[in-house]
Amino acid sequence: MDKHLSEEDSDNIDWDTEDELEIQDTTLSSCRDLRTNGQYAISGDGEASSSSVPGQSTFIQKFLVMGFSEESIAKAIEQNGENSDLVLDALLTLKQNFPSCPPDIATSQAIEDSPEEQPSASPHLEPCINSDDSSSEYNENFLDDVYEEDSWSSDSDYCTNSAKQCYVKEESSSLSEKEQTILFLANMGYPVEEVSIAMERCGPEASLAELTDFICAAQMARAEDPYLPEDVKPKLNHGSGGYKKRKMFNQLCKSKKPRAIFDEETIRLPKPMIGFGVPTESVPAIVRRTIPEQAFGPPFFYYENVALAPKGVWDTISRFLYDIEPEFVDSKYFCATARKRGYIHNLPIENRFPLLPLPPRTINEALPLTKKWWPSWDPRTKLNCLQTAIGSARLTDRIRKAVEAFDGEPPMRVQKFVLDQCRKWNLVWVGRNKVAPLEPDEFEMLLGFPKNHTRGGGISRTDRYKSLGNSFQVDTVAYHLSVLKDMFPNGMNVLSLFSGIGGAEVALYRLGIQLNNVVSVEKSEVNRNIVRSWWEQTNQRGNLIDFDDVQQLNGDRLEQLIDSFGGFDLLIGGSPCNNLAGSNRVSRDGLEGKESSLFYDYVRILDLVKSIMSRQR
DNA sequence: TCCATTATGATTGTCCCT
DNA sequence: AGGGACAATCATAATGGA
Repeated sequence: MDKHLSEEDSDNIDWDTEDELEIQDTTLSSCRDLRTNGQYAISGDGEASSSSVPGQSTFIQKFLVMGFSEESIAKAIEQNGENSDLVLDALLTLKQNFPSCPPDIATSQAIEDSPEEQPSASPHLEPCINSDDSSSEYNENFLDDVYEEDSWSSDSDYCTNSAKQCYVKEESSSLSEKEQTILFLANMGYPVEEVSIAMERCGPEASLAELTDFICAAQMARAEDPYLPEDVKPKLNHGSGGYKKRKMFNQLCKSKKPRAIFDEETIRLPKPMIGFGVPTESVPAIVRRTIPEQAFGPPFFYYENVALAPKGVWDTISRFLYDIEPEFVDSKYFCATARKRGYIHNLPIENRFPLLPLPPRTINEALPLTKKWWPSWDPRTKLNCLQTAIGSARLTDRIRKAVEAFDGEPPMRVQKFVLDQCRKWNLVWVGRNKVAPLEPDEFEMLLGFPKNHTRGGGISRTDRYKSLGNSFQVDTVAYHLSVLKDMFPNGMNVLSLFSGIGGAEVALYRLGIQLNNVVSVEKSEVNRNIVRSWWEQTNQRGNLIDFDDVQQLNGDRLEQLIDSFGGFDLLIGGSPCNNLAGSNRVSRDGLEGKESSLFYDYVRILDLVKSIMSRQR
């Protein structure tokens, strides 16, 4: 692993790696060890991969992350083999035992809580500080401090002795009936506070149906209350509305096949997709939002992924990130190319400002040479999303031949074929009857990167497209981050996960925010080289520390980093979209897919950073 | 081995009509 | 409500040549 470290800091941080390598041979014999292996172990296969936990560990890891005990997992695997669905069903059937619900309902609910829907009422699993043996002494002291106030961890089924070593997640069986009911309803999306109120008002014997009716009625009453401020009212017209929840529940209790019902539960995309506002459109209304107290910084955090993910994915992401409403923005409101993305962050949204100069916002302005050849029957003014692959020469040849066959305008049928392909592959007109895919430097320009940002230094043309296609649109992200400029006049310490080609760093730099310490995690070596090269070329005075694997950022390492420069001001990153993106024909497996499940590492690291920093304050 | 090239749909959502 | 047309989509894997 190559670690770049500036001279100043190299003495302050303990960069030993032996402790990580030792973990490999630990047996899966105890809760602590299992979790260490499954969730946090450094991969030992030598690849620069962020998800290269070998075979069984990966399989077990999925379920550990969900909070199941290792005994249950082992049992379920024994009975069902390594079949995710079967094992999950078995685990959930074992685990769930809701008192007010018939057994078949409880099971249905349980089965329904497939990974995609799984996160429970409190998805914020207490962070498990990596506790490989070489550092357990430190961790025990550390965690006692951090989780002093945590009353739940002491009697957890998962953690029997010194305990708070593991993710602490309560088994239903050890909860009171009341708590189980709350958990169940919270699982369905009802706010915990409202459930509590409903239980008080309806009495201890109330059925779930009564409770949901009460909550629903209360929500509708508040929604219609003209004296309540808008941001306090429940959004009944959204997917998360009480009415739909109640309907869902009632159907669930009757239905044999509840899956379809739960699949209806999705966050809806705004139209137009301008999030909480963009500089170029008139602001829809006064946007105000409330962020849960838990979500407040420090640090600020900013998470990004594709907006058009499979159903339920954003619900899950949001639940793991404090139920903050995602801000969905299409970058076509910032530049000449579309890029529909969701952002979950705890940044203020007032007084944002855009990067200057404002980038060209039409194809015409961005690519002036295409104007001469642009046929009148091609109405496009914006490009579609820049992806990781480009159209083939064969295709552009077919298009040339198709258009060439006619003197004036081709017939509608040909026009449609050509336009469909041009939209699909983002082709532009570069000559008479000639279309072509965009060049890498045009990708850079459209995405807000400096020219040649990804050029040279050993990167292939194919990889340039790939890295750029996976990147932020800088102007969009910078607009959201702009509120930080006044807050950090002396610069920031940034933890950048899945950095790619450094979209976050470039955005902050272009905002004129000084980068004091940047810890960057990126598995691709060429991408790390690009960021380091940019760092040096822009004469940064701060420190750039990079890692190749998120698994390396365990509690120890984060503690060291935070100690060495006093904490992070911003945690930013977009986790891999491979298994979420619509372009993926092969493995669009959702959030639990091979790459996209690294989202849970974002959550893990965010929780760790928050814990360590709250302890130090 | 690296790199360039190429072909490979399905899942969503929206809109419009009945 | 419901069906059908329409449109968009941070990709993967196989192949062949250098």
